[in-house]
Amino acid sequence: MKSLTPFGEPMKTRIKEHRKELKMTQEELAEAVNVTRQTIIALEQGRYNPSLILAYKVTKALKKEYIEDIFELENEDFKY
Amino acid sequence: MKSLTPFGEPMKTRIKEHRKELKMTQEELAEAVNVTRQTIIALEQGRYNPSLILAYKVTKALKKEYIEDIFELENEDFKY
DNA sequence: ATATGATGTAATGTATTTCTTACATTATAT
DNA sequence: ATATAATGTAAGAAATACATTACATCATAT
Repeated sequence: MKSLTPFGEPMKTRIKEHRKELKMTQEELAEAVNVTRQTIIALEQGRYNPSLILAYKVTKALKKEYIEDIFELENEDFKY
Repeated sequence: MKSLTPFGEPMKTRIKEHRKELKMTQEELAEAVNVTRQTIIALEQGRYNPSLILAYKVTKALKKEYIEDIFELENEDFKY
């Protein structure tokens, strides 16, 4: 189970780590962000390239300043 | 013509301004980012909520550090 | 005034995100 | 050991991002 996005690479995120630091459940995060739990699961697993606003809302729900704090966009392994 | 996104508000961006500072045409930006010119036009007009990776690529093509430098995500008028 | 390059509009199609529902597995506590 | 909460998987539908093509308008230069 590689959980690849349609562009061939998984989307790396730090959602799960930061969510746990805040002792939040997937369901709580989903509510905070106004999406379904399925969406949170898929994001944590890097299964897709979320919309900008969703990425932003997740970032804020996790108390971070920049989207780049949560979503890993630069990577030695690949270039978008 | 309000150019609203499906969620009811236009997505404000500073693409056009920064593109012009760099003396880039829409077509050049489109090529740099690997999308069609239509996509750039729609983005400049705030007609949709781009994917995170597209937002990132546009940001980098415009030589900015953070996505938030190009896409206005906090606004007094509305909250996502 | 006209040619040319840059920007805009519109219609239709395809790809991918996100939702919905339902069930399965894992962790935690009692 | 069993109940309960949390996480995961899967299939299908819905919404919307993005592509494609073709034509229209605007700006600038000659």
